[in-house]
Amino acid sequence: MSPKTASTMKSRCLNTSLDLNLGTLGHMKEEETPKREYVGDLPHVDGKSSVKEEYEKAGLLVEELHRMSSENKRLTEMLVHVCENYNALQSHLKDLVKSKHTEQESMNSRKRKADSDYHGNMIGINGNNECSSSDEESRKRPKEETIKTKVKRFCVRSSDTSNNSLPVQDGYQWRKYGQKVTRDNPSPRAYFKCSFAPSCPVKKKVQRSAEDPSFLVVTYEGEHNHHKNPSQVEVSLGLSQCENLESPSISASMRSSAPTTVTLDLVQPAGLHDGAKKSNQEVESPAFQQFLVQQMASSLTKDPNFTSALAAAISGRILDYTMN
DNA sequence: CGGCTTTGACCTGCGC
DNA sequence: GCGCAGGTCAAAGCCG
Repeated sequence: MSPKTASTMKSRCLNTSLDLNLGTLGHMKEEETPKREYVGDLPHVDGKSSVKEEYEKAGLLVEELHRMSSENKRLTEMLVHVCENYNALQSHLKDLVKSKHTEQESMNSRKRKADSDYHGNMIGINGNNECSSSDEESRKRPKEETIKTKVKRFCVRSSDTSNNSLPVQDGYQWRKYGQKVTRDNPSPRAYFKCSFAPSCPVKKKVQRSAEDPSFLVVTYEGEHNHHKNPSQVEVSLGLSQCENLESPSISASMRSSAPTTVTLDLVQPAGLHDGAKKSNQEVESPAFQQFLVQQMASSLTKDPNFTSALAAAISGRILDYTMN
């Protein structure tokens, strides 16, 4: 998480805590606290209180105000801590779901024969060498050809669901070489090869999501061995995108949230082996961070477990406070 | 005329 | 061995 996100998150938590304090503690201040604190300590007000007594009363009130402020601060810090823990748990859960999906996909995927240049480079999504080629094929291939390549999947929101050409502008030039209707999806899957450089082994598959036709599922395989068209270095798709289709929460939340244009560099320059790192940098763009913050805040406010836990924590604190 | 898209045929791996 | 499904090929057509 970037510092900006953390600070935004913290500020949101602070806002929430302030609201809570205004509601809860303000209520307590009026009804409970004065009774407990002042009974016995304060002189009886019979209409003839001296100025000195009034000063003492004011001093007690100031002291009480300070106590309330410090308690407010403690609650705020506690809430920030709860927010951080919740966020950490959520990201951990996301990672678990993601790894589970990846594992399942690698189990289900059937590696087909492809052209020899490309086939020797197949790996799994996580960059693990999951090439499932047969032993015969392994024997045919020289060992030096078993170079890892990247397989990346993206979810792209397309505003035009009627367009069957499945256009995804990413700065490279693609030649369509096939189209197939797959079993699990009524929408046809289009197959593209990079035509910018004749020897470029990169392939791309584009298919509309079966769940939501407004989303395009783009799968990139391989890495470009050339630079992209300079005139298209930064291509804003005019679409909302989210990386990593294996994260259903993000995809779903993207659907539910207001349209947000996020520019992602979907491709890696030639010879770059830190493609994932670059993608992470893109994901950590301010727009994407803002989206994440919104999702976190939304998750926090909508999650009944979180709200109940927070209420329990605060009520426990209040009980401790009233008992002391 | 060259480049691109379309589309049916073909190839290949996997499951039964 | 056969059928199925995903992936690829290549001829035909389209377009600038």
